[in-house]
Amino acid sequence: MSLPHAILTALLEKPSSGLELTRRFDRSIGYFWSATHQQIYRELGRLEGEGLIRALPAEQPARGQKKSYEVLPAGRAELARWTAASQDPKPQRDVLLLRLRAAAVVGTEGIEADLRRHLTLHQKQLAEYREIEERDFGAGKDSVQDRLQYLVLRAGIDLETFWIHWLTQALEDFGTLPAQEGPPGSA
Amino acid sequence: MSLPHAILTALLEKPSSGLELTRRFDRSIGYFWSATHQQIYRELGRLEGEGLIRALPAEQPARGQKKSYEVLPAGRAELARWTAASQDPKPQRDVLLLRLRAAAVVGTEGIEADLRRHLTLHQKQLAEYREIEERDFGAGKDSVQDRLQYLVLRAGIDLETFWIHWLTQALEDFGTLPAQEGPPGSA
DNA sequence: CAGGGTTGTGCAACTAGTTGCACAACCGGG
DNA sequence: CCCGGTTGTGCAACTAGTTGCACAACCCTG
Repeated sequence: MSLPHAILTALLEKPSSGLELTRRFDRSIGYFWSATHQQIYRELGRLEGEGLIRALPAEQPARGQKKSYEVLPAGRAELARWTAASQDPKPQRDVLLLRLRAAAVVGTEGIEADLRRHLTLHQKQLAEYREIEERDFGAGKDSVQDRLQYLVLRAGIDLETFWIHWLTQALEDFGTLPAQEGPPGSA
Repeated sequence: MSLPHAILTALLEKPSSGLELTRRFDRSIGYFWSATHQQIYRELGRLEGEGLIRALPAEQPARGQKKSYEVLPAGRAELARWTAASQDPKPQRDVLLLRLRAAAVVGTEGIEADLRRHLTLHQKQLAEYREIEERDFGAGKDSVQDRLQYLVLRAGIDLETFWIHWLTQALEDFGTLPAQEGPPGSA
């Protein structure tokens, strides 16, 4: 139940239309909570129905017209409540680790190339974060908001760094593996 | 589409009944691919229907009887195919980071306690991993299988270490935050 | 041997996320 | 002026995961 709160946060940062939200979910917020435009429109409808946000009065609310939303007091209150509420961390789900575990049983055939591909993807992501860091978090950005957002960015940077590290390690390890396709008996 | 493959992997490691699988998903495999027993039973049914696994012949297959499954050649082939196939990393989803971002807008009221709670949870998890490391990966465990599984465990250890690090940092940071509940205008 | 806990299997309903598509409005060039 | 691309909004159907519950069989204890 986090998408509505992600949207509330985004709208509080800046009232937006569905498409603008979609774009922002492709950067910033989307880095740790992704969503498609279909999800976003649906959720905007719900949130409006619940009275947490409202459409900014536009001229003709015709189809194909931009429609911007802003957060109502009830929406802000709900977000504050949710933010403060204690929540258990969700159990991790990582396909790559799962695949590696599977590879231990059915053989490592083919997986190495994908590890390499993931490595470059993570490097690209890290570079993107670094760019944001330099652009948005230079000197003088030490308001509470800035510091909290920077904390989040640091998490992203450190996570990518971890993956790069781990993947590099893994690939090195693969280099020293005897060539084999898993235990005897494989089809 | 990863749960069936997680199950295939687990069954290849050792043929099991639904409940045994459930238990193993609470440790080992479940650390990076969790599943409830309901999910597992449903998936076992599907996999059997698709001819990827089969129930081991038991005495009376009555209700309330244990029913063990083993992987058929087609299942192993499917797992090998899936393992080798290139897959994009799924966009991250992390509620805690989202909440922090929200806190930047609606105030940090209440979130600190939960950060602390998460910190101890991650410490506990790390300790568990360390235990497994000592127990299962002492000297002499250097078959290909062992090394791959150790690689996966290392990822877990390093991830937990990252979170502990980051949370500690965040809490320190919070200590130096001026007491305020977000920007003016909050309800 | 009745009652309560544990083991073991499973269905049904719900929620969240994904995929595929539709369609209006606008804007530019041939 | 019409044709194709882009912008913008949205529905419908599907897939995966979660939650709640049912119920049989076993096992132990009073």
